[in-house]
Amino acid sequence: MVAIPLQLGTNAERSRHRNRQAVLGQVRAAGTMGRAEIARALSLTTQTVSNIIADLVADGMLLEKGRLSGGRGLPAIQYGLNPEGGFALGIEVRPDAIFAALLDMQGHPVTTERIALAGTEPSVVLAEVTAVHARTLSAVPIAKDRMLGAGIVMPGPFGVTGVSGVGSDLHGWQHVDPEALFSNAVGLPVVLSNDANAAAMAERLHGVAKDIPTFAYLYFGAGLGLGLVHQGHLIGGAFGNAGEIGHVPVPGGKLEDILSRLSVQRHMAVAGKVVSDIDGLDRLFRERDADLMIWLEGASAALGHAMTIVENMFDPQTIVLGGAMPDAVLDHLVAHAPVPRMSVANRPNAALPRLMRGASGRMTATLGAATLVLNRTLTAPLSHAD
Amino acid sequence: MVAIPLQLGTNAERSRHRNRQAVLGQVRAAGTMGRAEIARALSLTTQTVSNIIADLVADGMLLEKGRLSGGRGLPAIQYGLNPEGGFALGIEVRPDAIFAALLDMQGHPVTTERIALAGTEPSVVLAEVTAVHARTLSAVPIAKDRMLGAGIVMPGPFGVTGVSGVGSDLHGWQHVDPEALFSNAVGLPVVLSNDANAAAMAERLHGVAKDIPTFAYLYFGAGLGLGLVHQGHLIGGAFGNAGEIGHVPVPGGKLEDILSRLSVQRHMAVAGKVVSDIDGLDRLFRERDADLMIWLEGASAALGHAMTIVENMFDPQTIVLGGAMPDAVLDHLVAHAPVPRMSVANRPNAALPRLMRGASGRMTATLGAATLVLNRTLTAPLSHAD
DNA sequence: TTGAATATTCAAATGATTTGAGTTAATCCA
DNA sequence: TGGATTAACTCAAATCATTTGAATATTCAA
Repeated sequence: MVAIPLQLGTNAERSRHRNRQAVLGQVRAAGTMGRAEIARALSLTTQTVSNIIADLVADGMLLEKGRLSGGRGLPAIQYGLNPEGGFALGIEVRPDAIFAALLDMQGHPVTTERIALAGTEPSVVLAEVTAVHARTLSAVPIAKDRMLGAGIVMPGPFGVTGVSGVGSDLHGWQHVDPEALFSNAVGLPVVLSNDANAAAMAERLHGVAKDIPTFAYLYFGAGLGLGLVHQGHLIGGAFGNAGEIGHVPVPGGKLEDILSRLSVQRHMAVAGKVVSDIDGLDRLFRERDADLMIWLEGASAALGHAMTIVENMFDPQTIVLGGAMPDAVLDHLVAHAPVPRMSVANRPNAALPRLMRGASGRMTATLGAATLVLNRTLTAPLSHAD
Repeated sequence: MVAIPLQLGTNAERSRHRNRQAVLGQVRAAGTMGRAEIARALSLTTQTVSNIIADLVADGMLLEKGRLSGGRGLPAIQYGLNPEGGFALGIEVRPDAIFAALLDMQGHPVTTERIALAGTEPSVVLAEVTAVHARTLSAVPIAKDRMLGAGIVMPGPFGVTGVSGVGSDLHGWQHVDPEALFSNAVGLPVVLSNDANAAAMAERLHGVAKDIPTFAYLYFGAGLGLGLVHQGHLIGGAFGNAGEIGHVPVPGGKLEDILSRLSVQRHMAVAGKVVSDIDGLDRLFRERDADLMIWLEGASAALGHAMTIVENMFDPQTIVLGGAMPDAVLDHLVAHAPVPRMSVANRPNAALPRLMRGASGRMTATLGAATLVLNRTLTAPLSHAD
């Protein structure tokens, strides 16, 4: 049995590939940059960066953005990502519908779509995914030859586990290889992930965590998910199922029985109130509905408990709260969660708040799915070259 | 504000450095290997590996180990790590004593030592560390010019946090920079870590986790620590304090109030029995002491609870249990912890047991400290080159 | 004994970065 | 206003490490 090496060897060609990605990643992070500035940041010579930028401009990945004067010498020519330099398809599969979005290389959505599902079996889902892919490409012809890949988000956990069949997972998907099926359906490289990880990476590339390399993302999907980003890399676990925090027991039951969309729906249903969507919840919150406020009290306490666990186990710079909840509700939770005292994150001189609100709304994970593809293009991989 | 790039650029020199480390890492993992075999594993040409191996042999890092016949063609010349090719000092600072060990490059201890401490203030500790360093080098003169660095283990958490002063942390160390102090004291590059992380990495390089890239290590120190290894890399968190699982609440209190060495000592003390060291605990366990068995019952339940949290949050291939406990007690815990059903790790076709016993004994973390240095030498770093 | 398979080495070619000299264009300062 | 200074950028040659291709050595198998 030969162990797969964690670190392959490298050569001139692979170095160039890596440096290209490093340049792109640097430009993305800064918006626009000049050659010499990039060279300093990456510990390369300006000449090398010059060569690479010439390549990237020729490939349509970078655009010249004028000169930046202000300093002493020759004003640097600024370069920025060409939004049309590449596109990524994001697909989120839910029990009742598929959400799809096409993102340009700067992370801006070009098209978004919702397709109702008749069933969740692979055949039905794959047919709709193929169709939405075709529709998207005919609507945005420029993307056709510049597709970087597709990010797919499905409710986890993946494979057969002890929590399968318990919550919201899809029927008919436990014994197939979703990555291969989707890759075959759209004819693109595919990144598969759960909703929380995708949303976390979106937050990292284009959201509140843009300058936060190590953070945890608590995501309201159907249940409650946790995305872990450590030094810019997603922590997916050995089998891609890391972050299933919803199944962790807290005082009062499983965390996602207390803190999730399903939980608030159940709670309100007991009071005879139907909460079908985010807008409905937002309305109830604006009215300070008494039953909702009771739920929020319990949810805040559970959130504090979750913070204790996440902070002590993962020691992030901050925890971001986001997903399919109204902004106002997320803000309320951020403000009212009891900040745990007994935690390594309880620092007197912390630079960031312990808890922050991230992106919210229905499309968060869908956009995140496409972001995973962008991330792969813009940053060098952890170990294996593509 | 310029963000530090996650990925620096590379060039020929850095490529060589990386390939050298990759070759060393590969040889370490396999014991002995031939040039062509290494080349295949690393996706390099045999010629490149040949050049690098010539370098490494000249530098005394690799040794020729004879030819391996058996296959078809020319028997490959085997190479293995030269144990005397490099040495790493491991230092563990505890409230009452310092433990020190010198490891050769293969991870075998050359010398070990225990020094009682009069106090834990930096000045006292540093003086003893300087002394033990000098003693070690005069006892093993061959190591003098081949020191790769020193690994230091101290009770976490580092810096000022909400759990400072609660448990077993050292007084006088909260507002200094231990890494700089130690590096200055021994004149070597220093890796600083907590006990659980160090022990986890020792397990990864030379223990039961040799072929397990993603695992969690529950470590019995003074409290209870958690080392997280993800795809071969330690997950240290943003401030190096990840894995403080002892402070996580479980039914009945904080986890380390139920599952730790201090906890069993307290429990036995209530029954009027003094447990001062591992041997004493081992004796009680062999006698199936009634009070100890009661503690073990509660500890097993808490361990099951910890497994639920760790498995669902981190999704490791396995959880390793080790540290300052008798083998027999660890085995008992491994056998009796209730395996959580509600967990993503509850797989019908799992290749590894959910819970395994790792290295035990007093020196585990000390050896682990030195291992961190070896690991840095033998594997390419995550992002920044040295 | 001969041919196939495998490991290794040698010398030349290749690919990418670096080095060093030179050009351009802005600010600074007398 | 104008020369000195600073900084970005480019060109051509040098450098470094890997790759390529040919040649050699050793073993197994027919």
